[in-house]
Amino acid sequence: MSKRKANTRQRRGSAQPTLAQVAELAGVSSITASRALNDPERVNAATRQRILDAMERIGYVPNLVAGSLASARSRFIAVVVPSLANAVFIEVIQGLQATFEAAGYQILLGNTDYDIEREHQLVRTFLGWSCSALVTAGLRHTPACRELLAGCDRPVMEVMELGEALDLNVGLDHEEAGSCMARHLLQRGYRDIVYVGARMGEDYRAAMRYAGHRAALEAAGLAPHLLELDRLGSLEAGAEGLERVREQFPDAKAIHFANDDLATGALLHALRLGMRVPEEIAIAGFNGLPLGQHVTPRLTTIQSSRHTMGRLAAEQVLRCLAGEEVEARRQDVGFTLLEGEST
Amino acid sequence: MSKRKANTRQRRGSAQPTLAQVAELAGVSSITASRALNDPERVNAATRQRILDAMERIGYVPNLVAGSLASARSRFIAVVVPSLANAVFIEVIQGLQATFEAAGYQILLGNTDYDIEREHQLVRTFLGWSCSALVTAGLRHTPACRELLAGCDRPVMEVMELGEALDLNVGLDHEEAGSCMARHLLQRGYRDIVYVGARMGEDYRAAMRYAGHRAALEAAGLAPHLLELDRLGSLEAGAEGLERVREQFPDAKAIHFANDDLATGALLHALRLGMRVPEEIAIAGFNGLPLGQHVTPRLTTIQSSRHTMGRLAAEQVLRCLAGEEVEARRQDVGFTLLEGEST
DNA sequence: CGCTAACATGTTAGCGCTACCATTCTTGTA
DNA sequence: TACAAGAATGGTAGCGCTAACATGTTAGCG
Repeated sequence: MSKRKANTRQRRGSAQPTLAQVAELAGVSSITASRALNDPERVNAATRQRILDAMERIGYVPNLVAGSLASARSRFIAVVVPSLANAVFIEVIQGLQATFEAAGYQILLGNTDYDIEREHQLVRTFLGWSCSALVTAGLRHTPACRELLAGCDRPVMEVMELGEALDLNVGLDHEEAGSCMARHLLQRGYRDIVYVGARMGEDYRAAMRYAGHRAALEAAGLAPHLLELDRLGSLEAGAEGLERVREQFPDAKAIHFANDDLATGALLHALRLGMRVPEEIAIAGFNGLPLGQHVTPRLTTIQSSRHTMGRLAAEQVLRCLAGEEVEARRQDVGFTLLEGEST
Repeated sequence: MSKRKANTRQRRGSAQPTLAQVAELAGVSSITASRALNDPERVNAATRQRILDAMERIGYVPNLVAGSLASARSRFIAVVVPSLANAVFIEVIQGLQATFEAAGYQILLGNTDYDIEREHQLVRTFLGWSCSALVTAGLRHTPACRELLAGCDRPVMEVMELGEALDLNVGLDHEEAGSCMARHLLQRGYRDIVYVGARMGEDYRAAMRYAGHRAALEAAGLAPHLLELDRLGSLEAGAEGLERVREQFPDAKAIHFANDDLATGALLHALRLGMRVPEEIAIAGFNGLPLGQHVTPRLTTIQSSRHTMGRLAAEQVLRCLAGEEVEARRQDVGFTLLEGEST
């Protein structure tokens, strides 16, 4: 009895077929079966086919968890963004995903809800999954998170804005973009200009654009005006922004919105109210979302190429992972002023 | 020398601190350190604190890959959607993510690009990651994929539409929704109605709505008209749809678009052309995106609660994972007709 | 004071795979 | 013919963690 008992220890594990079973069926060792999947060149073609047939036959699904543990690397790329509600991040994610998936990497998506503590938490989790690289939206992290990111021996890519990056960096200069739009408004002859942002403490890139806007106005000898909404950018919030500008800044002739959602919301609201744009009020945005180009008048905005940003970022990371030397660790994707009829 | 050599076999693994190191520092065994993280109640409070301090001190990051292998379960939920370009899926993902992340699960996101072979591939990969559950958009899979999904001993949730599901199912009846909108148009007195879809072979839910639309028209003794665009839904495509309807169906008085992107694109294009909506042409959509409610006239559409769909789906899955008995394996989230001024 | 139950902690043995090194078998070359 | 170089395959030992079982330790009870 006791002898039996000693052997009775329950087996764990799923009932899934394993590589060892495949190997046995194919009459090879498990390492050869492993190679047939991961390094096919190193296995004789006939043997390989026998192994693949065996896999097919017993319905083998590779246990990637075991593989990652053994090889100390996964084919995960961690992607951390502050929000999924914002089309901008979605487009960056699309660019990343298309490129990474094509290279056989899987995206691990994390959403911080604009909370850098949450970001730190997510980074820890993702590192725990032995992700091959990390992509974060933005350069602002908690000190502990910076330390984690700097200390992990994997490529770290920071996208969206340019600056003092930890490793790789693809983005655009938001201050410059804000300044560009402000100069455009000045050039069009507007003097009473209000900048409208939404939760700029969280969306600090909007605050960076405001800084550029402000600098441009001050350079022209004008006082900047700021209105901040206590809600995230949306069409609805844009409508509210327009209303509040009319109350608080009755002389305003132009509104520079922090993004296209706000700007388009305001534009549609103005049309709904029967206001003439840009005669009564000029409206400008940022992002270059398709929506703004389909309304009449078309929205004046700044086009940022988010899909390209994602693609470039992914390509850089892949280059690093392939061991290639990456010369330009910082890439500026730039932006374009789209002059619509709304200004 | 040879003795040395025997021991020289290179160690693999990262230089990351391990649980064993934490345990040694805290003066406990590694299983106790493991419990301090995964089952804190079972460890004495003072001991636990000592362990947590040790982790903090040496910067321990749990290796989740190893943990998953040992326990044969990960805290991943696989989510497979056909597209990230469509706001609808994004909103479902948001609902899923908020709920799953709050419960400590991580989303593994896959994008099939409307290719069910790709879906099969992704499902295999995700199963290989020992995901705790799978969520797929839709009920259509390759036979092999169905088999995989049916055979894995994990909760499988199919969202978006209702029907013959493998396991759990949360969605709405698209045929009924299409029929509802068609009846609305008939009730408003429109007789010459065209349904405009975009790539309905891929977006088969749009085809289901057309089936409902068609049935309603035929029930009223009217012939259905269909125009299919060879591109995915977008504002741009909607504008094209309007143009093509005017060419091919000059008598059309109402257009029932497969979704709000198309409908809003058409609506904005009509306004741009100076057409009066709904007097010259009535326009209806599907989804209830915010955009449609901010244009003038407001878009008549069908509101589907995508965030709720995601949340409900996640809650059901979590209930299953917690071992609770789930009574309603199929949940209908329904829809609401939003009567705007565009019809 | 002995006994039980509940708590706290430890020992052991893998989870399924791949890195490392070793071995066998070809093939080409001097 | 001997030998080097390469191709194909295998044996072994973990990767870092946790399930299962085992043991020690304390409190409560009659």
